[in-house]
Amino acid sequence: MNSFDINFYKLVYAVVQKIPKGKVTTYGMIAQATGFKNMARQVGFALHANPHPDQIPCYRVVFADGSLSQAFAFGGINKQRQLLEEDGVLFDKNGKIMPQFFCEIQEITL
DNA sequence: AATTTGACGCTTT
DNA sequence: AAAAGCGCCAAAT
Repeated sequence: MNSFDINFYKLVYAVVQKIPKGKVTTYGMIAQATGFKNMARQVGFALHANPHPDQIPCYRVVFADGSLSQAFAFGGINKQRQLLEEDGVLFDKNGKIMPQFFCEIQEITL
């Protein structure tokens, strides 16, 4: 538990909670919003370690190309897609989320 | 201390 | 247009 990531993890969770229903964002965008633009993978790690699946809509976080993460821990990508569709997010025939569902993320600090 | 791994993303084939 | 390659950086081994 170093000083690193208390901040980073908190920021990640805070950003994810800001994603409105019916929208999604990418790991890279979250990394950028937290001020660590090259930590997309770490964002994924933070979500995997997500202690509060109920509060944090981690299913709204997807790949930059609009596809879903292959290792979604909460019921698989199938479940993730279902949750997104319930939010009103639509997929194209290639299984990718259409661009209009990506939301803008503003930088945040503690 | 060194190497491998992983909920990623951009560039090059 | 699709796939492979390369870079990224903390965590785990």
